[in-house]
Amino acid sequence: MTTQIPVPTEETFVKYEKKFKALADHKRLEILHLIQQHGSLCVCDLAEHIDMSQSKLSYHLKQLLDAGFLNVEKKGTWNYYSIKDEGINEVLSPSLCCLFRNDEQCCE
Amino acid sequence: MTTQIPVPTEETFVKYEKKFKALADHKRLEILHLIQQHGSLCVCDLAEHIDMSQSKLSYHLKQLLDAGFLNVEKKGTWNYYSIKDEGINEVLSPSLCCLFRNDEQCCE
DNA sequence: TTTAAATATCAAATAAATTTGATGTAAAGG
DNA sequence: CCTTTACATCAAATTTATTTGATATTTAAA
Repeated sequence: MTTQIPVPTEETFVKYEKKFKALADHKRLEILHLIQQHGSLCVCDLAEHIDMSQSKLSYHLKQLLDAGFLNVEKKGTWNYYSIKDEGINEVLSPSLCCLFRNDEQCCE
Repeated sequence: MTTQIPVPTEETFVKYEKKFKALADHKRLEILHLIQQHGSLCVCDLAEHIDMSQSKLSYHLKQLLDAGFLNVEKKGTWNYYSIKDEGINEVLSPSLCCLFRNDEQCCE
């Protein structure tokens, strides 16, 4: 007998829809990867790496933040973004996590 | 020194953009889960489970198919869709895989 | 204080995805 | 053959997401 996880509700699917929407853009994936590579970046540093207007960058960062894939920390006038590992781990396969998270068990 | 995986190209990000787009819809996630629960379903069976017009269902199935998350098999006039485990495993975390794939190592 | 830098946010314009209803096609059965 | 069923696909309408350029806010520094 294979008793399974509880039947997921529509809420569950809606929750993941939002997360996948945030990931469903190659520029956002690139942003995520850049942040992962640098540990933490402010918008203006990011702008130097990715040729994208400031407001656009802010827009995309917000998508990723709201979906739970990023942390922000204010320092003076700068906003430093970093990867929220738990958020990434919850959703992505181990091999994809390697592209986007920065903890140890990654990419041996 | 932590030498990492090769730097991903834009192609890599574009590839995953497509996959995440396919997952970025709660109805499609539900479809995926229904197919997983039943092992395999044709469009008309699916229609009974999910209250969605036939053409809409076909549209969404195509998104999932093109992104590599489903298999189809024709039998007479029916098209049977089933989960493509490799496709799911490549992208999703083990816990999410449980919602959508049907192989053994799942949901212990 | 004034000024400049860093950033978020807003409204309008644009682009992309989805829905809808209709039509086309292939297989199966009479 | 004709009809029906199961489905894909298409064009138009609609909805949603993204881009753009401008403006507002906050902080730091002159």
